[in-house]
Amino acid sequence: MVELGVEPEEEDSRNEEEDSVRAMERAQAGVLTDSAGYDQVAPAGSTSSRVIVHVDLDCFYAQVEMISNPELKGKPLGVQQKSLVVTCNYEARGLGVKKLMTVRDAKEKCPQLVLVNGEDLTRYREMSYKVTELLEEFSPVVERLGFDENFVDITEMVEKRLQQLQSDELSALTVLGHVYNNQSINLHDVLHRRLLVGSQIAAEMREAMCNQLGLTGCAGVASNKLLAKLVSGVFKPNQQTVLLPESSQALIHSLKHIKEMPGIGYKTAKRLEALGISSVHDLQTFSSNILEKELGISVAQRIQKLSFGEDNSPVTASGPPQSFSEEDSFKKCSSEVEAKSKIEELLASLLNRVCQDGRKPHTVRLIIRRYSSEKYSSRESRQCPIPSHIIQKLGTGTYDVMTPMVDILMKLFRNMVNVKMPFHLTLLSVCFCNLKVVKTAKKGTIDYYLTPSLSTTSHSGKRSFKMKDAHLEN
DNA sequence: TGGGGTTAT
DNA sequence: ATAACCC
Repeated sequence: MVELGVEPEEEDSRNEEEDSVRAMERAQAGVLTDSAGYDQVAPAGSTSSRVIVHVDLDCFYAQVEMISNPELKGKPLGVQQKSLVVTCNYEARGLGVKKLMTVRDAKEKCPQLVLVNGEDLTRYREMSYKVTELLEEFSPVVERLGFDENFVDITEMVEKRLQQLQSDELSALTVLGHVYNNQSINLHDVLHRRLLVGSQIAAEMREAMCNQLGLTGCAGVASNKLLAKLVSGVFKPNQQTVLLPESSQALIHSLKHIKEMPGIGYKTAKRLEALGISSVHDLQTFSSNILEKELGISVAQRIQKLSFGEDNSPVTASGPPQSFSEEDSFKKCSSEVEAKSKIEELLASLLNRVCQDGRKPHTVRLIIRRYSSEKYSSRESRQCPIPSHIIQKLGTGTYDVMTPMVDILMKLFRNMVNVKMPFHLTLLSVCFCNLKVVKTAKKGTIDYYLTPSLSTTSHSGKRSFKMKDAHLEN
């Protein structure tokens, strides 16, 4: 957030409240007052305060499973991938099951636990995009974070609603859901007003998700992504919370450890700990210079701002995915033929997905994980361009592309793995990326009449996605 | 310890 | 191509 130099109140002020509201409104609009008293308009988007909502679905995979099979409702349910219960519903949580618990531990804690296999993400992915599309109807700038979280920048929507309000409606403005820290609302404060309207929009979003998709979730409303995300989790299943600016310090100091700060991951947390930094306060007060030397200027400045609750990163529209991948993990793969058959399986699923999407990948990548007795084993990958004659065939029948694609992938495989030597892999993954929109032949042009699928037969049943900002390349 | 994703270097 | 981050 920005420190805004709000003018001091004048002694004479016959209307203190009105003056302070005016000052805040001006600050809001990005109007700053310099030392000589002249107004300066801040560069667009650089300092103006925003209203961001973070939407976080409750135990998403479990919800999708209960929609698929309503008999599961009311029972303790876990979603299993290999030997892990990756998520579970609230009945199961009440009985001691936690996310990412091993199946062994979960069954021990809760013998009645019902498990469904969640290794195929297809239905989760589809439902996930339905949520994002629903939120895009409210405001087009929606950023996905995983399958079950979305950020929406609703600043403009809030502004429009506030401008429509009459003065009697303004004084009747109310919050929906919780207010973090039970902070009292000041209707004269324009920032409060905006966030209250934000809480109403968040409630409408959750209502629409429930009515149209049958899903419940939490929402957090705040002035940036970091704070919106942190506050969305304060009241947990199926509730929402708004953060007013005066409570932002209380919110970030409620974190017991810096690892809980989104943006500070495992590695950075370890390095910070080595510097004696473990709390948010430690990070706030640590020497910026030393931090920059240890972590690099970019990470250091970013995370130290985060520690103050400051996050100027914009909500960026995710749009259609940048990549499609399928992976499979296993105890052991030690022969080339075994690897080939696993790769074929991954590829077959991917080709279906790519076909649905309509765009064409121009790059393919193979990823492996080698067995290593201890430590965390990182992944290795090889990628190459997809030959143009294969790209052309990608939309139609998958049979012609399967064989040449497998050949390419096996070359990448042998480039990484010396198959003449013993090997032991624990994961294989295939990724299609560098997706490009297929050039659309415009009606009336030469291309249009030279494109068989357009000038003669009906259009194929590809799912359409928004073409507004799509580059037309080939 | 899964099966995905993203961005930065 | 890898490493970090997110879920």
